[in-house]
Amino acid sequence: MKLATWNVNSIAVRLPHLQRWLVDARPDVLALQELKCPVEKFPAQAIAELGYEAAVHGQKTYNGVALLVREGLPWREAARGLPGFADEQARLVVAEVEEPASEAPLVVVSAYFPNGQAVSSDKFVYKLAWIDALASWIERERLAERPFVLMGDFNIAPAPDDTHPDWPQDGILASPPERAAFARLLSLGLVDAFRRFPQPPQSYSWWDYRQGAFRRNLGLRIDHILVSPALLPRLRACTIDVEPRRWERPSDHAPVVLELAPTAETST
DNA sequence: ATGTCGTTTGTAAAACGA
Repeated sequence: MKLATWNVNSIAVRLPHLQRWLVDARPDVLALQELKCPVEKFPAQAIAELGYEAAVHGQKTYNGVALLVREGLPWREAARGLPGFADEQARLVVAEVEEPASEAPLVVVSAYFPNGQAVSSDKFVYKLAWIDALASWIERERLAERPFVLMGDFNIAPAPDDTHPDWPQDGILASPPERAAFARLLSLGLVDAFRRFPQPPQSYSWWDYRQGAFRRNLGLRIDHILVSPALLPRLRACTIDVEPRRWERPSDHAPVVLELAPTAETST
């Protein structure tokens, strides 16, 4: 089972990259963020031709998330939008995926956390409220007690090692309140899959388009895959695929990929 | 360097968000 998350920054512009990457990587489930397109303009046909079905929570201009599920895997959409949180912005979609030879379905979330713009701005207040509602929903539904994967663009670099050395540790994407919000998700029992494995130093998932940031590796690790304890015995690898960031006219984000052992192999 | 993208709107430059 291979799961991945990728902020594509406009699916209309990035469709060729998405197609190329799907053919190369063949994930079973891919979470997408920043579609920037309403559901009726989502390129479902092009994606179906590559063997994927989609749950789409779209919106014109901004935001927009989706979950692509490889054909042959039974699944159902479980929620569109953050349950219990009135939100005009399309930032979350949930699906339940039936794995072969598994008793419990895998609950998967594609989430596009608010950026927050600047610490103490109105958008920052909204960001913290949104994450609070997300954590409350996970807690209320006891999702951490099930096979559960929360993945997406969190817009938070959880620790100093997740930012390039010059990034302000009290600024947006790294500030103490944002890191505390991320820590609350971990306190529910969820685990940052990337940090379960040895990783190259200065591993990042996002680089600003400006200032040659990618060339100089001035990035942040803000795209994450959190998993519930039930999945820990199945973790095999978690990597950031920087290759698409090198392609012409790239997204500013790179995909993050998680490999899970099949359920059949987990009994020890 | 206010340095780049993607989208929208008073369809052309500017605003907005990231």
